[in-house]
Amino acid sequence: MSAGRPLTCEEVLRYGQQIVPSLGVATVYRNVKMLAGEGWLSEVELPGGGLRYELADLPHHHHFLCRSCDQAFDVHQCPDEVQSLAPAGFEVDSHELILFGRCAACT
Amino acid sequence: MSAGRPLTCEEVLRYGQQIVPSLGVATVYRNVKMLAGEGWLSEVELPGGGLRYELADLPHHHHFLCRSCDQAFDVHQCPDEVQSLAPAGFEVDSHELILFGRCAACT
DNA sequence: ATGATTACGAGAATACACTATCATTCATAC
DNA sequence: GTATGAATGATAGTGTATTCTCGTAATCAT
Repeated sequence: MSAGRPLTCEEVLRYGQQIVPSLGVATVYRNVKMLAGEGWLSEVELPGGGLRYELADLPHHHHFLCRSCDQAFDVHQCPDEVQSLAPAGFEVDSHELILFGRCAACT
Repeated sequence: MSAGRPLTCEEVLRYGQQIVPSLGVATVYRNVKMLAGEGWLSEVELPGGGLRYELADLPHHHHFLCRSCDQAFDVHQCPDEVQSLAPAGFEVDSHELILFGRCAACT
């Protein structure tokens, strides 16, 4: 919640170990998976490896992926006509827009 | 080229084996990687596993990923204002828009 | 406190995409 | 046709993200 952006399990682990240094990977994977299963977190699949997780109750938004630090950030806007872009006969049920570049810290 | 959509190495293998049944994975990975390295193919990273490859000289476009058959298709349109969506201080150098749903064949 | 139950964490085990190895096959030049 | 070098493909190996195992530790009810 305090991160305000999607986190990988590895990031959760690092954050968590600042509070509970003995925290292990198994606990992170176990609980993140459980929280996702119970609907508290949702999975975000971005290019470049593992799943990321974010709070499930966020309003519709998209993501920015920094090519330098590999952190994901939220983008709170969405081009609206998206659903209409699919070829005829294709049924769109959701979409993801990913911006690539360098985040403010890495610029 | 004849597929007209991004293919995973596994898909390339299956296509190829219809022509040369003895074709092996190593040859596919080797050549796809070489073609990408030489600029003939470009890598497409979509959620859900391995890299996909498409012809490098295609005009700007995006992708549709069928949740049922896991095949990727091209979407030949792009919402234009994309660059402007990033938070202040973030530098966007490219973007990817992915539509999820069911393709015409799976509907 | 005591026992029962649940959660934890270290490290082994797994899954999977990809790569390396190397004997064999193919292609080309002569 | 033969020699020579490159490409192929079966299979073993690697790397890495995730999950399992199981002994230990924390939690809870009584």
